[in-house]
Amino acid sequence: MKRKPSTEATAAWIRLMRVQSRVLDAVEQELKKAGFPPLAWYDALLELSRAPSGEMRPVELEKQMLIPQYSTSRLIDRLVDEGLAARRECKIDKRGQFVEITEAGRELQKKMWSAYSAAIEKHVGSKLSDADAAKLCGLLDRLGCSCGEAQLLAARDGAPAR
Amino acid sequence: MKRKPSTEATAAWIRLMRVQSRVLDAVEQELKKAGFPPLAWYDALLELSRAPSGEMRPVELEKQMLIPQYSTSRLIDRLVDEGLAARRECKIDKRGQFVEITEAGRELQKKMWSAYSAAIEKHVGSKLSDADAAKLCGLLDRLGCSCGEAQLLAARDGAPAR
DNA sequence: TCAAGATTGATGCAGCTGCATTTAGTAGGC
DNA sequence: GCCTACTAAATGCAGCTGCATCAATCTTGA
Repeated sequence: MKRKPSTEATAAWIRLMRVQSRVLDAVEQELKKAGFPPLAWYDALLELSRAPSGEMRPVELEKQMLIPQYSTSRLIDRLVDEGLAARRECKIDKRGQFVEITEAGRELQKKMWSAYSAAIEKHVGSKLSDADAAKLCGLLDRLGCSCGEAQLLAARDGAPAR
Repeated sequence: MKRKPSTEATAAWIRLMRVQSRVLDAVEQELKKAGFPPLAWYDALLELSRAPSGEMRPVELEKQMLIPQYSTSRLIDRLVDEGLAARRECKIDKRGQFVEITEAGRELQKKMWSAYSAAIEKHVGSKLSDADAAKLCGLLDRLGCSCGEAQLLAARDGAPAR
């Protein structure tokens, strides 16, 4: 546990932190300038819109998005406040509930995706060949101990972040 | 501006977000468990300790760390509160000031670096050969439009994040 | 059947971030 | 000298995050 990282490993660490932060900032900024809410909202709407009947349990959402429970709870609050989702009672488990995406929520998700995908293209796609992007994925995966199987779903009609 | 990103680019984006977040969390968590303050403190202490006489202007620090002005201001507050740095009057420009690292600050920086470097080794170094780490750097640099020349300084006796 | 423990979701509090503004001082033009 | 524009740093406010905890409900097993 006392071994020091190589120069290369340290450099990779620094770049991973810096580049992610810059690219994320750039993308978030573009969405914001276009008048859209933060990416986390998009991720939630995407998950909901993909769910069988547009609804899921907060616990599910939490697992999909890899964010803590309280964070999910408050994110749902905000979506509900904005009319993008609605809480529904869960009859089989009265502790729980269902969250259902509304029409407005679906529309926003779609609109955001066109701005979001353009931003991804601008800040990632246009700077890397597909082959290099794939190489980057491979290297990153080695660090992340697998991102789950998200990759297959992901690029179909919207990409989750975080 | 309407071109959609390729599947590869989208996958790279997702991984960049996810892997960074996981690796950062893991490293921050280890520092926290060892009783250390957040990484941002480390970064600031490192910059200060490298400055000619252990002191620099907040504006400098801000540029080095790539964080906004108000963020620097408050970070310095916290360092000063903990006795890790001290504010010194700036005689040539009375609007300004110098921030000087204290002995305690230097010690903390060193102690943190041993925990921090171990964490980098654990979560990055041990998962990638040096050649692969270098490849990863190269690919990330293409996205980041250059991280500045930080790489050379970086790995000498401590690495900045963010 | 009922108490112990687990699970679902909400919430009070503290700390951090971003944004906008304020305060104080400097510099340049006239 | 003096007015305007600029720069250095701090700060009030709102929003978000993490942590710990709470209340309600469900599950289990004796």
